[in-house]
Amino acid sequence: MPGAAAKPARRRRPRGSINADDIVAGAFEVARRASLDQLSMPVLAEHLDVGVASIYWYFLKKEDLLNRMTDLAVNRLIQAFPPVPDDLPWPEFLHDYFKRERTIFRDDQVMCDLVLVSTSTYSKDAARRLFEREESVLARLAGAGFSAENAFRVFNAVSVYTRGMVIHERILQRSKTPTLDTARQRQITDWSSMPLLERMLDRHPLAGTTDEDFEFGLAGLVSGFETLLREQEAG
Amino acid sequence: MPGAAAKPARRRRPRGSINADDIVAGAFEVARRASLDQLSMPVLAEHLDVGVASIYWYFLKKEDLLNRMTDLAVNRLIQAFPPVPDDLPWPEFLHDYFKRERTIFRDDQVMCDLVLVSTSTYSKDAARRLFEREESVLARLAGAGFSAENAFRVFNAVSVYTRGMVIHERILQRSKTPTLDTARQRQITDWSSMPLLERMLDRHPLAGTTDEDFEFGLAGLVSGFETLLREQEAG
DNA sequence: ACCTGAACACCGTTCAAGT
DNA sequence: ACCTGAACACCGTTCAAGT
Repeated sequence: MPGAAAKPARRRRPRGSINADDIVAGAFEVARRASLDQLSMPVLAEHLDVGVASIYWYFLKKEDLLNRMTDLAVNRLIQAFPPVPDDLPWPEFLHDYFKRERTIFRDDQVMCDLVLVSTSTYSKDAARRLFEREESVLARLAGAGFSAENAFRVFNAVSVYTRGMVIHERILQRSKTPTLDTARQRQITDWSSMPLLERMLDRHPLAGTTDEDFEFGLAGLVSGFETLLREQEAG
Repeated sequence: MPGAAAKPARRRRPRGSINADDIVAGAFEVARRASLDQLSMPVLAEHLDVGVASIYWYFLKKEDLLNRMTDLAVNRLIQAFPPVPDDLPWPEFLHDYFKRERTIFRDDQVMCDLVLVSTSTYSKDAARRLFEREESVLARLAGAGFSAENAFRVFNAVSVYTRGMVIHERILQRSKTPTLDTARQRQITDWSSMPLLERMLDRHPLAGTTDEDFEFGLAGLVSGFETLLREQEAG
């Protein structure tokens, strides 16, 4: 035997045996198993038991595949939100809404990477659905007395805060650095010149990413906007 | 001439003609010229006029190089802050502090990518300097009446918000997607079902990343924490 | 119309060698 | 002790060919 046994040599697939949806589904499986940046075309092809080039018949670029994935992720994100209730006072509503957003992203790291950290894009359709969702929240705020401009800015600020926390947490867990792990923190140096931080060493993660930490800032934001609304109504 | 002219064939460099600092400096040059993720070992080697393998004598992994770069970036970040003044009331101080942080990151995209979005790590030394800086802010807040725990959480929340805005802006500019560009936005669909958002279309970027947008949320946060402090003192 | 292996240009990293 | 080209395993993408 001259050519030593090497590859199982997959049999040629009949046409129509894969399609774009299968590829995207497989891509999510691979990404879930490891992480989004472990997703490569060769690995995906192997997972699907397909030649690499076949994928390129359906997606001209890897980026196109990622964009399609992002679209699906956005859909899942939107569907994960409950309908906007109108029995709750707006501060509580806003609080719940973004608390929810955080848990959604936290429970789906691939979604987080696609929508929040990667530079991939979503379709106009997905954008529209996101905007519709935002509009319903803005309507809620406008109904409570905020000007359109302020409603927009309130939504924006709380959104940036929430996503900032999600991203921060995600990046921390991606970098294996236990820099912020308590144990290591203790050995980093003497804390004698930093008495206030020293008292924080017994904390959870020192990074300030617990539920309480998140909700503290969220409550602060909402409270600040309550004040603003009062001033707006008074002025 | 059998071997067609191909490479200029760089002459061998004498030992000691490069060192770790030169490599890091060159890496920043390359990253500045394009962006951090354009920085590759071959490109860097070419820029330095050195064999690729030479870099690996000083940095065992590309990650080591990135970590070193991150360390320098953290130093620059800290030095860019003015000393903490004690003549300003804490709300204004906090406002200025994070307004400053935002501009620092915004003016240095490589620093932003290294410290905020990449998973690279910084040394214990850099971490210490960051903590010392944080401690001085905490001291300021504690002096104003916040408990240690609340001072920590206030700092944390405003930090997350600020960095969230910086990252958001950075990711928007990295993805060429003009999804949020006004012109495209207008053509996306009819806005008739979204009257509130429609009124925002004449905005700057629709993304809500202007200075005013940022400072609106910042002011909201600070205002919320003022309320909290009042309640803490009352209770 | 769809599927494919082989090739290309790139990347990070290693290694056996030069000086 | 430092510097190096060539090689390796990987990646994204293309292409000329199979059915």
